[in-house]
Amino acid sequence: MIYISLKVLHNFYFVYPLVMENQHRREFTFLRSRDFLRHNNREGTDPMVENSVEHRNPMIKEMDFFSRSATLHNKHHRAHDDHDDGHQYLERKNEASTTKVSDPSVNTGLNLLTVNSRMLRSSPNQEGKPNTELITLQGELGRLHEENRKLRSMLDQITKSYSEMQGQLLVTMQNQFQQNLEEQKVEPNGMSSHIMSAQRFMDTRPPAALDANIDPSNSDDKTQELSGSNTMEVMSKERDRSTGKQTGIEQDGFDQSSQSWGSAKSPKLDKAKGEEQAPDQVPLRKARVSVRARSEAPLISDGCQWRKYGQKMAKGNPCPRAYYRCTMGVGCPVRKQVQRSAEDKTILITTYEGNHNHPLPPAAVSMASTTSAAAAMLLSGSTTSKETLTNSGFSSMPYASTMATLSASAPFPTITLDLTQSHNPMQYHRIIPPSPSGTIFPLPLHGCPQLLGHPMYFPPKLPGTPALQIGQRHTSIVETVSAAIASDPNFTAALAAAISTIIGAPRSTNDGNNVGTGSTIPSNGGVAGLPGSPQLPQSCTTFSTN
DNA sequence: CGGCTTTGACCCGCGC
DNA sequence: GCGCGGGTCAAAGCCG
Repeated sequence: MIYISLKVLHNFYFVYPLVMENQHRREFTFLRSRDFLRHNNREGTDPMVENSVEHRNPMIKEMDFFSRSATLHNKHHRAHDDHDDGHQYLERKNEASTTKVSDPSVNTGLNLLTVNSRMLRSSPNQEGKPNTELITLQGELGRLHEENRKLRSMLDQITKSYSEMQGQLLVTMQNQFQQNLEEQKVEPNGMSSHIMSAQRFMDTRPPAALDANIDPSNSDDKTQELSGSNTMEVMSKERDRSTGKQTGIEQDGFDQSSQSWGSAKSPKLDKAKGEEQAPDQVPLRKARVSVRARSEAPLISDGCQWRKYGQKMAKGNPCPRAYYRCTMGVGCPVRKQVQRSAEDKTILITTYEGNHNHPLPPAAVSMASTTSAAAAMLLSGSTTSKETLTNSGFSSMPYASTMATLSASAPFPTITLDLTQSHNPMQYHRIIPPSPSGTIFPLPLHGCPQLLGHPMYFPPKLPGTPALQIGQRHTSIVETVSAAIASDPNFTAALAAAISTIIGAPRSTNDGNNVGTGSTIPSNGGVAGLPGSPQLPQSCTTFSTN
């Protein structure tokens, strides 16, 4: 039972994705409704809605979370689930399953009804006989109702807990940045530009307002977001407010709907929302996180589901550049470009843009932590690369020079994480100096509980040191660590095995194959699990190359 | 038949 | 204004 497992493993990052993945799949199904729309168009419906993910029925967004999460355990039930109330579905599902396992004498609901009706019909002819069977069934029914009630209560509790934690995280992020800003103000020389830059980063709205950046109609999804995505989202928002030559129109576009993260190539949306732009709004540029990793496969497995929407031959590179869009959430603005290096075709360059507006599976949490930390590096300083590297603390790391570089000349500020260096991840365990405050910011990295046992993971020492006191440089360290972990396929396999042990779900042979192999993302996106069981992460790492 | 990729067309920003 | 390049769209086709 997935929800019981969730209860046991109640973890801010780890638990919810197990639920959310079903939601993703549900929404993924809707994402693929283009053909359906096209089919309808042939019958006279509005062609304007055709072929546009952004034009999906907004009602889809507001569908009950439970409807989305509780269904799709079985693909064949999908058509019916679309019209089901989630609670009812869950109730029926629980009722059926519980009935089966709890009382062998009651096989199915159908039998139950049959017996029941027969008994009702025969009861007048059986006066005086104790209707023990009916009483038993009624008792069983009552027990099932009670169990359903408990399950619902558990779900409500989990949801509530998640919402609270999410709010706390947002507050923490906000406070952390303010703290960092104050620290920068104290530092005397040459920091004025950073201060000014950071001040522009600051979003003076309360966390709730930040949170409300998500499409209001998508409130359900919003409240279920992983902090991993939020972390980066906040950072990127702050970053987006800081620099760049594009207009704040895009910022508006991003904030209000997350349908578009404000690419310069979203002119329609930009124009539409340009009228709402505040005149004094600061132009922005988009932060990008580029990952270089050696891989023979066309894609690296990052735990998300992607859909290819374009391919172009880029100038100066014989290898085509592929464009992917995240399809795990409705209107997720995250996109990525995949291209092989012109110099070394074994190097796969994956560039991520935007921030997920949906919960992430465990396999993708690491990516979120990595990219968010990288974005934090951009956030931590001005647009000049050297300053950023220095101030983020990255330069203090032995491998920093080869691990991360910044490009201010690119159209978008881009940070490149070079994982092609054959460094031993374990080295980081030795070389990372204790942070000054003895604290590492609790990025979503520890969303995977098993990370706690991994030698590469440094558990945050929060007591006495609120997260808000943690500077960006700590974040960059975590980023490096997470990237190192991500590049460790052995850890990937071990992590997946540990998760499967804890959850106790049956593993198919495919699962084992998926782990660490980084199967090509499309179709299953590397996060597919067994129908009806919690979907195990293919990998809890980001860059398990194929 | 649904899901996904392919690929030419299109749009936009930018430099000249 | 024009051309180039990056990015996206969307019809067509492929695949299981």
